[in-house]
Amino acid sequence: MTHAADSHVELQADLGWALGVLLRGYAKGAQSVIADVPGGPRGYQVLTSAVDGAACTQLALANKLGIDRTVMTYLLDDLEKAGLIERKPDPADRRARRVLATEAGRATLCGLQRKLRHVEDRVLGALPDEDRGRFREMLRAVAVDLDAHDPLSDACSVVETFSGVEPATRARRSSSSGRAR
Amino acid sequence: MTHAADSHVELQADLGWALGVLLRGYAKGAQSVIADVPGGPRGYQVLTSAVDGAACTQLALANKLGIDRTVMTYLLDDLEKAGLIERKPDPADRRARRVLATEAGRATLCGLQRKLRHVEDRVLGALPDEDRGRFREMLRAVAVDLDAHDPLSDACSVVETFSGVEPATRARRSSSSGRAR
DNA sequence: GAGAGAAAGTCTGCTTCACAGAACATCTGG
DNA sequence: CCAGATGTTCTGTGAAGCAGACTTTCTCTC
Repeated sequence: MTHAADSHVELQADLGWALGVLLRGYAKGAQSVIADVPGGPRGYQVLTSAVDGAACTQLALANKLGIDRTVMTYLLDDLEKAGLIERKPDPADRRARRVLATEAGRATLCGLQRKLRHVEDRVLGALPDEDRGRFREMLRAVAVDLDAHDPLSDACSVVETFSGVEPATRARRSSSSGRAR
Repeated sequence: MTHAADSHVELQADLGWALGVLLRGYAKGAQSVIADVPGGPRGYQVLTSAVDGAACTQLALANKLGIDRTVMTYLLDDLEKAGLIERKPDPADRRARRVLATEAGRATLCGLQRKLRHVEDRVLGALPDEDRGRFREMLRAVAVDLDAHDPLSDACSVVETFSGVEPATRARRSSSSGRAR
């Protein structure tokens, strides 16, 4: 048991690795579906939120999806150009624009969701049917919980374990690796 | 029930969204742990694989982890500089270098894994204890399955659903969005 | 065994993209 | 009406990944 069989084992026990593989697999499958949605996966999420109608202003949308506001600008540019959403001036606040889905956007999203459902099932193919539902449910619960706690507070509470934080210094091309921020 | 409560619902039903949130949450928590590992999350995975010893050559490592070989080069540079791994010439093939973990690398990885285990539990905090184990197990199963099918074949079998593939064109800054590849 | 082609690793240049910061318009409070 | 805050957009910069060229070595065939 401690010879050839335990290769791969360490990595597979890692939650981060599993999540990464899963997300990559899903992205790979979804690629063909959302290929012509402007902005790719992000565009799809923005469109979903727009149809949902929960977060209306660009900034709220950006915060909700974890996208930089400057990025959100040209994301919406592309989606608007494609006729999937439109920006209407907010009557209550003339600085803000309300992001609304067009009829075409709603229809497009509907089709996308149907196709993505297929991809999801293919990705979860390793699980038997009854587990699949349970897995989805648990995943959703964890994500919703994390999303609720996301804004802040998490970054602080984790630091207790470790002292030096320094956001993953990455040196490249003959710069000595000591760089602080 | 069809008023304020169904905002967010569409997005939360999306597997991609949940996976993204989960991975981001995990990454956020793990950030402080692997902050001083050269190469960040990738460096950690490379180190894990090196300790594991399954994939020895750089190319095998790169393929296994889905990293470009040119990136792998300077990733290993940094890890080697930090004394966590070493590159030994492969006695059987003098083109290749075998990537081995040093004693320091093994010790470091051990400590990291222990700390990451804490982060994982915190991320899965929304689940009761008995579900947590089941969730981990299912996630692992799905990931292992995907990883086995990963190399190719998946990209082809998905296309049947859709025709135009075109890898997510992204235009920016006043370039009219019609760009092929 | 010599030459052709493939493969491992490294380096260079290009493209893309995200984020910081400034700029502009508008709101809110005094 | 002025000062500061907030939503959106634009510009510049820096980082990162990938394609391709190049070197060294292997392998196959003649």
